Amino acid sequence: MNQTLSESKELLFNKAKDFCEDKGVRFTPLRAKVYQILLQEDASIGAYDILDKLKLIEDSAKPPTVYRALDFFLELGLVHKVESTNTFKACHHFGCSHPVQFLICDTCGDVKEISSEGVKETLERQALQSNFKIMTQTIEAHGICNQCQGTGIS
Amino acid sequence: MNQTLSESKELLFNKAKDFCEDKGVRFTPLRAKVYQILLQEDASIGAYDILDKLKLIEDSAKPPTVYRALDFFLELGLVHKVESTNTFKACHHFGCSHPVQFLICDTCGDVKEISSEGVKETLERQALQSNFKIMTQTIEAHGICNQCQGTGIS
DNA sequence: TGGTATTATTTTAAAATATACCAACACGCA
DNA sequence: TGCGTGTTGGTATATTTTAAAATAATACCA
Ligand SMILES: [Zn+2]
Ligand SMILES: [Zn+2]
Ligand SMILES: [Zn+2]
Ligand SMILES: [Zn+2]
Repeated sequence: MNQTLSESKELLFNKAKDFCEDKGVRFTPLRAKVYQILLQEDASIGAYDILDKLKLIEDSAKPPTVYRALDFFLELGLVHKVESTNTFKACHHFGCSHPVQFLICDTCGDVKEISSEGVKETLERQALQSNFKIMTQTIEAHGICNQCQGTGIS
Repeated sequence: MNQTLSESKELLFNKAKDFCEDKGVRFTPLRAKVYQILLQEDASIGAYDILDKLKLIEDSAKPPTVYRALDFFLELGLVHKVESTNTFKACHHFGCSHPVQFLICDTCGDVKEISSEGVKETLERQALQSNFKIMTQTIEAHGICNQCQGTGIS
């Protein structure tokens, strides 16, 4: 079933399955398919791109099909939403609670998740000066990734 | 014309007008109306909420009317987009180039723009560790503002 | 095993957000 | 006055997201 996933991603797939089972929530076939589509991407992917891919193997798929699965994974922290592009990306180290920041390459589309406590705390400290209590952070940087620097790609 | 704006906002309105004239771009009546609607809000405001308000004084207003004006202001840096809520907020210190971070109160909706070089540089430093060159940042914190803390509002 | 509660899926529809396109008009300038 | 560019008007459509209701599947307990 996971022929299209590399070994490391297959590990992640199984980890996600176990994670859901441990939590007592259901990693259904439909959710598995959506999750697999997300795993296949290094870039983040839009809901309708997911839908297009899902339709190939699940004829009945409709927008709510995708959004429900996404909501399920977002809730659990297995998937993050990239707000600045309305896209979604599988988290590669769920389970542990961690801050989330994205580095989004506008040249190749690659999205790299980093998890810097320093960035998180710097923003928190700054917010405290306004006596603002942060519950969640959205931190996304657009720019040029390592791979794309120095290449002629525009 | 600016009866509905407080004195400080009227100052900002005039500053924006001057700013456009200095740049050689036109602060047209339509744009002025949209800008005024933005200024009236302490919260950020969605494009279609702007449209509703604009329609009251400009019968011909349509979605493109609003988005064109917004694009104009976004380009100039007079207005920022809040990505996590798909809303827009007038900048209170345009002209100087400055980093942008938002503190968004999920209780009262208030959006406060802060401009911390520290936050910006911390993220830049962190990105450099991945050899990623940041061009733009989206930094938005959701939580509870000073006013709403300690009140019974939920 | 059957009954029951819960959760997930299907289906249809619509709301909310954003853009494409072309024609008409207005302004700045030669 | 005529030209070019930028602005607006108007229509339509694309994209993203959510609502609601009916059905189906599953988990759980007796
Ligand atoms: Zn993550
Ligand atoms: Zn790249
Ligand atoms: Zn600003
Ligand atoms: Zn508040």
